[in-house]
Amino acid sequence: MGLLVVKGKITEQSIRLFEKHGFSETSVQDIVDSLGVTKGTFYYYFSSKEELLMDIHHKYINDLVENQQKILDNQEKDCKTKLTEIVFMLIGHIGEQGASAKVFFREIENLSEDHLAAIIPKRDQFRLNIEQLIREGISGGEFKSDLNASIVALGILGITNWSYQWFKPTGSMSAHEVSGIFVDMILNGIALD
Amino acid sequence: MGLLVVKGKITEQSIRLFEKHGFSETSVQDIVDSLGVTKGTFYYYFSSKEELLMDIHHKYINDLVENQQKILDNQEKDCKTKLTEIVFMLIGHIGEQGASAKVFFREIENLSEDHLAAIIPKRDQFRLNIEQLIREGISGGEFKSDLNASIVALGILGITNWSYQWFKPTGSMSAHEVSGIFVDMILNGIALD
Amino acid sequence: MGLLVVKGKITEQSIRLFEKHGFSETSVQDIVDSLGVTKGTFYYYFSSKEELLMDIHHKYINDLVENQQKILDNQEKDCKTKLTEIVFMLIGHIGEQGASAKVFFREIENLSEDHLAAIIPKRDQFRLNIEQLIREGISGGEFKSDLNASIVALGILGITNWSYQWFKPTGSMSAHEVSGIFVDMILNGIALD
Amino acid sequence: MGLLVVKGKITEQSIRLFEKHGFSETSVQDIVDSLGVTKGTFYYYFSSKEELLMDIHHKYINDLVENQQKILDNQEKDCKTKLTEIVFMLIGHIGEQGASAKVFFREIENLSEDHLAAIIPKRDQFRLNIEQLIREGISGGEFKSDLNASIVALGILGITNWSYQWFKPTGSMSAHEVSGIFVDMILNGIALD
DNA sequence: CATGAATGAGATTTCATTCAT
DNA sequence: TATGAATGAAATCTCATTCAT
Repeated sequence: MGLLVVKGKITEQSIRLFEKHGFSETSVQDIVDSLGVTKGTFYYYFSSKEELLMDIHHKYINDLVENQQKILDNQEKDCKTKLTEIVFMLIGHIGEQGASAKVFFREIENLSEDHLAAIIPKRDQFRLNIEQLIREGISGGEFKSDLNASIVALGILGITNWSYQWFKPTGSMSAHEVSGIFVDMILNGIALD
Repeated sequence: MGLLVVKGKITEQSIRLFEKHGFSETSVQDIVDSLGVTKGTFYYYFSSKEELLMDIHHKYINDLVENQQKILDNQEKDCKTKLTEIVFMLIGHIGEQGASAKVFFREIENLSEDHLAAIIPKRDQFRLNIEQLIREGISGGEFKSDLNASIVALGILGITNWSYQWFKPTGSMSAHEVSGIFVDMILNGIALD
Repeated sequence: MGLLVVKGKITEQSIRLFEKHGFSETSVQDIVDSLGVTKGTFYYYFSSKEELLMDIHHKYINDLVENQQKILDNQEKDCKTKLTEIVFMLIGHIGEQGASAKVFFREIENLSEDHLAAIIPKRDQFRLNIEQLIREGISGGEFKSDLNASIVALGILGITNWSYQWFKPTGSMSAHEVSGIFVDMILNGIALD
Repeated sequence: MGLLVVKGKITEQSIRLFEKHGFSETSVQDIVDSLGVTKGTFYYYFSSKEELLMDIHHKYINDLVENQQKILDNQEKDCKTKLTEIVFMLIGHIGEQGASAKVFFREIENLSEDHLAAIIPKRDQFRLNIEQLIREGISGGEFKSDLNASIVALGILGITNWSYQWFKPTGSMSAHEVSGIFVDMILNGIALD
């Protein structure tokens, strides 16, 4: 019986409820009721509902940044490969952690100023890492030389992040297949010639 | 003085407030206070806060669908051009109606079941029209023959729709410039050769 | 086009609505909506919602008292006959004016102090007239000599007035039949011997 | 200190206030103010104001049905005696629980459909038990053979239930005296011979 | 006569949070 | 650790009434 079993369960369940009904529409009462515990328990582990949301955000973005870093740190792969892996990682992550993803992308505005200030730099870092990867690809002759790296990075993030709105790993396509299509689109475009 | 001046003002102001603080975090009190009217007035024009949200959604999606249809109806343009125009229309729309766009993309979950049922088919129609355009482009030899039209359409929507998260027409790039970059990316990809 | 056509329609409709949903649960809006007029019209004819209720009460009790008086004034009939006629009049009245009756008996507490003060004496008069009739019947040897006229009168009113809770003239028994049973019960009781 | 002291106090006080001013005219604020607690407390114990009303109804009718059953179950008593006891029980109950009685008889329309569906069968049962008692009395030769048991039962209920409108145990007559008069009236009638 | 826009007070209900036990 | 009772502030919504036109 680990010490933090209960805290973990609260977090888990909250993610599910926040995804389904939204952060504001889910009450602390809803959370504790669905777990068969009481509000006292909730406030023993979390000082506020918003702190719980922050926890969820932290876990999500930290995981993402860490995975991205692992990909980027690999010296032997070229930029195209790294970009491919990042896209796959993102789609896969959204697929596996669909609920967390939805909460992460949708409920960020419910964080307090202070907590936002801790999350935003990590989000920015993630985006800037992609920008940087594109710049490296340009320098290395893998990507076209006249790209606007910032906007292209935002486009790539759009393609991948938007998938939280529709992608279900239980559907007819796997994360791998979807990623493949997206990477092909990003690298080669859809036009003939 | 126009008949629905007040109703219009409430809608306008609500969009601004919903964008800034979110639908659930904006109270009817907040709305009427910022306009110097009373709650009674609000409920004279709207039967519920949710109905107001629905109004906003309806206006937005109807506008989008109408603009898209105008583009698609033009017999003289090829698919690439139409796709280009749609991307530009979307980014421009998000730029001009940034607040509405944010509300539209972020607050859809706050609609009631019934109202959702009226909005979702229109959203779907918009997406399916893009899918169809891609299929036509494939048939006509403008687009690659092995594309997965559904996923590609979702990718394009991701690129454009995600821009509500960051695009400001007052920034250093115009909607036209951003659209140009995105269209180039979609059509030709970013890889060299 | 009588002057008071609209006022009459409002009263009529209100009775129906008050019966169905109760006075407090029926809004002025409900009333005017169901008639296709506006609130302004309502307040042109009635200074308040409570005044309308008072009107209904007045009409009902005045009607009752008047009918009762006609019966009592007849010099040729004995007390048993008069009592019989009063019971029949009450049941019949409740049958015909079921909605008014329900409103009259149920919503009296929603009258203002002032209006109550005008209605209560009439109600009392109606009851005291029955008491008096019983006393006359006792003196005249028609009724038992040891009756408590006040309580007996209340018993008779209970039997008749309670019928607003269940009596429907469209049911299997007519007001005449029900009155017959009640009068027999009041006069002769239900015990054998 | 008992667990449900506060809930009990809320119920008690509500009955008093509902009796005095009516259910719709008594606000939750009125209730909690008169007890020195807060609205939060009210909604901790009751999920809605209507639920509280239902509680009151349930308690009242259950009590009545139970008392009636005790009387009916006694094998040694004849029908006249049982009827006498039921009338006395009703008048006495209305006397002691005057406020509850008023609420019970007057505010039933404020119950929700669902709650009504739970109360009405019990009310019906109470009435049908009286009908049945009359039928038994007829079979056993205690009551006249040509009675309409249904209507007579409604008459008896009218006599007794109507007393909630006027009977006060603090008045000049006790419940016992009033019941005596009513039973005599029901059994033997008021006519001489 | 009648309208429709507006008000303002108050209704019910929700809910994050606290705290003594 | 955990409970359950209680709070208080605020949320959505209702509605009788007014009044300029």
